Amino acid sequence: MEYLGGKISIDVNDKVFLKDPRSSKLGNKIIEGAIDLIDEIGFEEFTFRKLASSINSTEASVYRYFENKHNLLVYLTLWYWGWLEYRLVFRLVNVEDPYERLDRAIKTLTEPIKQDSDFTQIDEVKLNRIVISESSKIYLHKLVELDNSHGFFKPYKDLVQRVCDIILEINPGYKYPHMLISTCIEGAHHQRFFAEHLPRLTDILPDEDAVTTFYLDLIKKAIQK
Amino acid sequence: MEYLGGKISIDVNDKVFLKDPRSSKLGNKIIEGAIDLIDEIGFEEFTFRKLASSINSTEASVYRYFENKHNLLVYLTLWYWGWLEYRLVFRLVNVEDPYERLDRAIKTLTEPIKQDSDFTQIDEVKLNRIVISESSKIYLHKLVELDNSHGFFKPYKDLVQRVCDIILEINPGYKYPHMLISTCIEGAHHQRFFAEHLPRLTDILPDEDAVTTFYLDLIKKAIQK
Amino acid sequence: MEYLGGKISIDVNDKVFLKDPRSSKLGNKIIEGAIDLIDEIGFEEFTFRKLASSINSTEASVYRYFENKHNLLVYLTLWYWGWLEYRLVFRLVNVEDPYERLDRAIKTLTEPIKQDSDFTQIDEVKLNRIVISESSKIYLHKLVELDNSHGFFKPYKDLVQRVCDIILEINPGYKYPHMLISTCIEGAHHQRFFAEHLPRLTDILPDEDAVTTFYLDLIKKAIQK
Amino acid sequence: MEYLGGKISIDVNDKVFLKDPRSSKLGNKIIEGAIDLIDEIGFEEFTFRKLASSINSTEASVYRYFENKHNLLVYLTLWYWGWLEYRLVFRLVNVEDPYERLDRAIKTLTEPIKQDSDFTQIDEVKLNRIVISESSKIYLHKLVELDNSHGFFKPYKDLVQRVCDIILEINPGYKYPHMLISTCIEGAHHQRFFAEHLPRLTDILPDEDAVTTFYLDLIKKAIQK
DNA sequence: GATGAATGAGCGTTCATTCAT
DNA sequence: AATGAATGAACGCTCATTCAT
Repeated sequence: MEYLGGKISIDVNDKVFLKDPRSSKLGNKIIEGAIDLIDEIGFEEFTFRKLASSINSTEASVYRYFENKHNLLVYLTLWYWGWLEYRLVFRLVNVEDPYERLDRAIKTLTEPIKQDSDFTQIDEVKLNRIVISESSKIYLHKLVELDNSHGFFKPYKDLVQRVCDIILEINPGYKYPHMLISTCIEGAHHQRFFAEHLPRLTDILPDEDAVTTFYLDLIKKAIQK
Repeated sequence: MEYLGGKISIDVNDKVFLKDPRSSKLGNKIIEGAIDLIDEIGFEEFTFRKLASSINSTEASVYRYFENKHNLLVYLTLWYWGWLEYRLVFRLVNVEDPYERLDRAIKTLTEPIKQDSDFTQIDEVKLNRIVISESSKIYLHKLVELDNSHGFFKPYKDLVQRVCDIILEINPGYKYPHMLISTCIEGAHHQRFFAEHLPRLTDILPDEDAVTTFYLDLIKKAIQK
Repeated sequence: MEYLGGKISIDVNDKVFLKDPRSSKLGNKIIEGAIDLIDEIGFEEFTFRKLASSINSTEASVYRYFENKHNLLVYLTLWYWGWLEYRLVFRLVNVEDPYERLDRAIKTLTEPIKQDSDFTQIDEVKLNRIVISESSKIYLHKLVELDNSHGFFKPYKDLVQRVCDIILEINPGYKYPHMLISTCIEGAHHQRFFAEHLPRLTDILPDEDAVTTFYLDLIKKAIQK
Repeated sequence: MEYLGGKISIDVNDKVFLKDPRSSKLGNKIIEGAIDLIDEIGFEEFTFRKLASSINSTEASVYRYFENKHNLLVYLTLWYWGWLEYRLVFRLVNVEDPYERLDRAIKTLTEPIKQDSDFTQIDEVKLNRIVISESSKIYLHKLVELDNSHGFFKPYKDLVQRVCDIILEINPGYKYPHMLISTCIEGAHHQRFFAEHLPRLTDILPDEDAVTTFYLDLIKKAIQK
C-alpha cells in the first residue's frame, strides 16, 4: 500500500522535544538510532550515553533534542499513533458501509505491521515491537497526569475516537465504545507479546492472524443490538 | 468474606527470593514496606536504598532476601495471583451452575479489591494498585523467557486456566478461551488505571462497577454458540 | 620419598590464627577449601563469604579461625615454608659433602612440587601454585613490619639460613649469601610463573627442569673463590 | 644527567586508558595524585574515591580516564618501563665496548632512582617505590593472559631484550639470557624492598650500592665462557 | 563451638546533566 | 549547533564484621 511517497510527514506534539529531531541530520540519526537500540536492549537498559555512542555522537548533543529518555519514548509512541491514524484514514476513505469500515479499522489496529515505504527513516517493524513492549511504560508512570496535561495522549484518543465513531454509527446506543476499542488495541499488543515470549498464556502462534479474527469477532458480538 | 482466619498462607515460588521473607520479622517488614513505598513513589523510583531507610534497616539486609528489585516485584505479583486464585476457589466451591460460576469468577477478577482480613500483614488494596500499575513490567522485560523458565508465570496461568475451564464447560468448542480471559484481566486493569489517571480514554468513573459489567457482557456474548 | 607417614605435622606460628585450624574438622575443611578456592579464583577475588559457601559453612565460623583473609594466606605460606624446611632437612641428613648438600638444597627449593603423601589433607601442588602467584602479597603490603614483628617471616629466614650455611661452608668469605638464596627462591617462582603465563619473558617451557639447572649454575659460579 | 629537557614524552599503550591522561590538565593531576597516594597508602587501600578526593575531583571524572585501578597501575608501570628504556638507550649511545655497555645497563636497571628533571610532572623516586612494591601485582593476577594479549608487557620485554643483546654479544652461546636479566631486575627490586622493610632477609643496608655490585658480579660470572 | 541473622561501611559504576568552547 | 570535558548524585552490590542464639 503506497500513499504519498515521502511527501508528507507525521507531526508530533512539540512539547515532547526541545528541538525537532526531523529538522536536522543529527536529529534523524537520534530517532533511527533510538529505535534500533531500544528494540535491541529494551527501554530499561537504554541510556542517552549508549545511544550517543551508537550513533557516534555525544550525550550533550542528544540532550539538545530531548529532555530525557522518557520523552524520547513518548516521541516514538506519538509518532506511531499518528502514523497509525494516517494509515487508518487512508484505508477508510471512500468506504461507505460501516461494517466494512469497522473491519478495515480493526485490521489496521491489530494486524502485524509491515515496513512502510512512505517513511524511509523509520523502521516501522521495530517501532511496532517497541510500542508493544515499551509504550505502556509511558503512562504506567507517576507523572502520567503531567504528560496528559501536555496533550501527549491526544493522538491515541483521536485514533480510538475514530473507531468509536464507526461503532456508534452501527449501534448508536452502545455504552462503552472507548473501553471496547482500547481493550482491543492493548489486548492485541499483549497477545502478540505473549505469542512471542509466553506462548502458554495464549491460544495462538506468533505468525497467525487469529489475533485480528478474535478481536473482530469480539467487537461485532459486543455491539450487536 | 472470611475464609480461614490467618491459618493459611500463600506460597510463592522459592526461586524468586534468596531467603523467604515470610520466615522472619525483618522479611515481613520488607514486604510491607515495599508495598507502601512502591505504591507511593512507583517502581521506577523505588530502590533498595529507599526501602531500607523507610523500614530502618540497611540495603545489605534487604539483599539477603531478594537478588534485586525486579524479583521483589515478581514476589508481590506472584503472591497476588496466588491470593486471587485462593479467593476464586473459595467463591466457586459448591456452586454448580456454570453461568453462576462464570459470573463469580469474572467478578473476582475484575471487581475492585477490598481489604482481606485473612492476611493482616498485606495491604491488598495497595497491592492491587501496584499490580495494576507495575506488574506488566515483570514480563515487558528482556529477560522474560528466563523468568518464565523458572515458572514465575505459573500462578497466572493457573488462574487463567481455572476460568478457561468454566468457559469450556459452557461452550466446549470455543477456540480462544485463554486469549479471552487474559484480555479481560489485563483490560480490567487498564480500565481501572485509565479511570483514575486518564479519564478521557475510558467511558467510566473510578468507583463505578461498569468494568465488571462490561467484561462479563463481553465474555458471555463472545462464547455464545 | 616417604618420611614419617602422617605421624608428624607442621607447626605454624600461633599468632597467625585465632583458633588452630588443625584442631577441628571444620578447621581442616577451611584450609582445604581455601587452597582449592584461592588456586581457582585468585587471592584478590577470594573472600570469606565465598570460602564459607564453598565448604557449606558460614562466614562467622571462618572468623573463629582467622582474623582476615590476609592471615589465612600467611598461614598457608608459613605452612609451605615449614614443610619445605622439613623436606630440606630430610634430604640433607647424613650427607656430608657440601657440594652435594648444595645441590640437594637448590633442587628442593626450585624443582616442581609433587604431591606429598605425608600430609594428606594438603594439596601441595595447588599450594605451590598459590605460593608462586600470591605469597609475595603477604610482604608487599603496608603492614609488613607488623607481621615481621610477630615473627611471620621466621620460617622463610630459617630456610634461607640453612642454605646460607652450606654456602659459607664452601666459601666462608662469600659476602652476600642471603641475597643470593632469596634471589634464587623468588626467581625460580617468577620463572615458573612466566613459563606458564608469559612465555615470551623467559627462555624455558613450563615442564622443563632448566630452572633448577640455571639457578644451580648461577650459585656455583657466584660463590667460586 | 639531562637529555632532552622536557621536549619528549613517554608513549604508553593506548589500550590501558580510555582517555590519554597526558592530554588534559585533569589527566595529569590524576597521574600525579595516583603516584602520591599509592606510594602513601599502598595499592590495596588505594581507591578511585580516595584518589578523586585527594585531587579535589570526582570518581566519575577519574573513570573517564581509566577503566579501573588495575589499569591505572599498569599505566604507571608501563610508563616506568618506557622511561627506563629511554634512559638505557641514552646511557649506551656511542659506547662501543660490550663490557662497558653491560656495566651501564645493569647499573641503570638496579641503581636507586634519582629524580629526573626531564619529566617534571612525574616523581620518579615515588614511582620507583611503587614499581618495587606493587608492580608485580599487575601480572600476579588471574587476567594476566588478557593483559598480555593487549601487549601490556611489551615495554618490559623490550627492555629485557636490549640487555640480552649485550649479553649475547659477549657470549653468543649463552642459553638463558632472559632468565638471567629478569632475575636481576626482579631480584634487585626484592632486595631493595627487603633492605627497607625486612632487613634480616638480606645482607645489605637500604642506601648501600651493594645491590648493583652483587647483580653485576652475578651476571659476569654466569656468562663467562 | 558453631551458626544464622543482621548490619555499617564503602566500593565500583553509571547516570543525567551542565558548562565552556 | 554541536561537542568535549567534567561533575554531583545515586545506584547496585559486596565485604568484613558483630551479635544473639
